[in-house]
Amino acid sequence: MTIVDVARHAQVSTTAVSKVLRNAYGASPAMREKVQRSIAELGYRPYAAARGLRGQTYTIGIMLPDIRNPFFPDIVDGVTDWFTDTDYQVLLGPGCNGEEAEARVTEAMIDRGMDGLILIAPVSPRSHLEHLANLVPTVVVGRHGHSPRYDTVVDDDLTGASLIVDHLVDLGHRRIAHIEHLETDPTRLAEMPNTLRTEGYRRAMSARGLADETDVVSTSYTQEGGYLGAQQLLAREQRPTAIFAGADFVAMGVLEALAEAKLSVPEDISLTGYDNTSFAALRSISLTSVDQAGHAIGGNAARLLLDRITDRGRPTVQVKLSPTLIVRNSTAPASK
Amino acid sequence: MTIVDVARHAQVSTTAVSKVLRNAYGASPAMREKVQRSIAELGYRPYAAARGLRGQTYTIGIMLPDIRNPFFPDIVDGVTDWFTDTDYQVLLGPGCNGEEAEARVTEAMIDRGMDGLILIAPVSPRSHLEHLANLVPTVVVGRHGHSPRYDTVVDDDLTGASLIVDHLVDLGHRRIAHIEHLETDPTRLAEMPNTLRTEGYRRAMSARGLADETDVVSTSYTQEGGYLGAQQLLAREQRPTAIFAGADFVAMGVLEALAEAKLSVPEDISLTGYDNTSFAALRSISLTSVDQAGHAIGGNAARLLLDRITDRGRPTVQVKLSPTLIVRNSTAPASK
DNA sequence: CTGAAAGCGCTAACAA
DNA sequence: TTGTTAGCGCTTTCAG
Repeated sequence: MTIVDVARHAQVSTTAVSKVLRNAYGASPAMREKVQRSIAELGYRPYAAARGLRGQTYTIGIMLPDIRNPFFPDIVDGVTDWFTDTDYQVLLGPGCNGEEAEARVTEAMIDRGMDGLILIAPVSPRSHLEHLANLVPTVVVGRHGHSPRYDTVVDDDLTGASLIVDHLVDLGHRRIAHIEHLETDPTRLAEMPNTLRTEGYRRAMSARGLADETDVVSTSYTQEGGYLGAQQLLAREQRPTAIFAGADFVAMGVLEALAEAKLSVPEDISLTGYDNTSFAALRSISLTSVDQAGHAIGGNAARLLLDRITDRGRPTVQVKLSPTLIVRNSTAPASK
Repeated sequence: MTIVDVARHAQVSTTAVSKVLRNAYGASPAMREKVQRSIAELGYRPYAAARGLRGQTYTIGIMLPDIRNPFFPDIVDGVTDWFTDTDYQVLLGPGCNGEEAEARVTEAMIDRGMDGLILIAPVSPRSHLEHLANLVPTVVVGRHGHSPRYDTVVDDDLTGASLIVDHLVDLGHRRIAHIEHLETDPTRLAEMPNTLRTEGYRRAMSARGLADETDVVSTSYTQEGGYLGAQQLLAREQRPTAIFAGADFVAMGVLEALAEAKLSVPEDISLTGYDNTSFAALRSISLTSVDQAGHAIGGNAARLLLDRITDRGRPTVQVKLSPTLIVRNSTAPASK
């Protein structure tokens, strides 16, 4: 079942069929109609691999670092929803943790002639991202910092962190500690969301006159990291009255450490996460967190990508979305 | 940068390059060496879309119904691990809930010339699955029932359910209720894991002489379903002393309903889930659950698929893996 | 507005 | 063992 069959059945040339397929200029309504009917009748579907050889594959690749992170599906949904009712199909690259795996997946996507790439929170150096963007339209999600080569969509992590600090300060907390993801790579120091959350925390503490109370523990954005970070904090002479974990996952680990220490949340200590994942919403956990509007992030990324596919030359755009605070039961007024 | 460039650079024919690329028969070690060097030197990468036009695309598609379900990533990892160090690249189709979305995604994968498909817990009728399997090598994961067209990998849900029932009975429970996913479609009634869990529950209850205590509530495998199911069970004259939720998600909903009713787990009531997701492992939840060995499921699916790509004619195989019980703190001896 | 014909990059028959 | 050649299904000039 090829374009030739359709052409024969509709008594037109293959060129005509191709034009109808692509909604291209130069086909009369009558011909369109006729071809459409044949396509439907024969149940013809264009072979994307063959299309790719000359034009587009109508395929968009999303690279995401970790399927397990419950925050990413929201972004993916935002992307796919945007592409529904277009001819594009979205495919995901599986678990890419680390630069090497990222390179493997992105190369594979380019080899498969994908028309555009959406990279979610990539860890590769900026030069590699720009290299990719030179080969194929690319949108980078979750990396701050502008590039003349690719568009970006980020959530305002500085503001997000301050939402949490302000909330806790308003509740009367002063000793508010933060558990961050240790970052050493200089590019990533400047561009990754985690570092901006820490920076936002510092600024917000200062803004509320609590610069002296600033207390950052560097571990990692994992449950383990939260557990270890909390242990360090609990060993302080003056224990913090509130902990701002850099991600909901991290807060899970903190909960474990607190449980071990027979401390209860929020009575003994207030706790917040970040990302508003489904974990946070669980009634038995009920974690105050920051919602990043993942669906909107995905939608914007899709829109920018489609724009760029249409016009590769236009200047790059940076979209920054605003987070919102979701208050739940893990935060309460500071005791005394 | 095409195969022609490589051929010129290595001073050989394109055929030779192609053979080296595919490790095909008929290229001397010397030539292999020479071509490999040119490929490396030029940084050449074959264009998968073009390969697809004649032979394979070296792409495997995984369709999974819901990225959010924390059980699926294990399977995906199992698949990708198996394909690491092969020339194949795995790509995922995003959220396919419902027959229509499944069809869209599978069609898209076929249009893109994928060499094989792994369908995880598909809901499409068997005829559609067989139709797909006729077009491209296919392995179906998580559907019981044999087909002469495709291989299957399932976990033994009958045994899994009995593990839970036996565990609870051994703890002294007799009034053990089960919350199941309501299924009406006849094919799915026979093939879906959820129905087999219910059947396993019934059989195990009977085997332990508790046929009269059998108590099944039909809702759905969602948090909401668990919540509603638990409410029904709590309204019983004789409240069950243990609840076997058909999935960890469902158990989450049950936990909510129990919390509302001021009942504590496991003191007032024992609770189990199924799937051993990361939720279950959370210390503050600590849910007894059944582990399905997702990684092994994925690995087996990958192996079968590769076998079938190699030999499309061989008879189909059904792999059934055995689940294990993970006992945590949500189950305890029945009071009195 | 329509169609004929020349490839896109690669593989697979077939010849040498 | 090697190379020549004819396509795979589609898009895209370029004539008509």
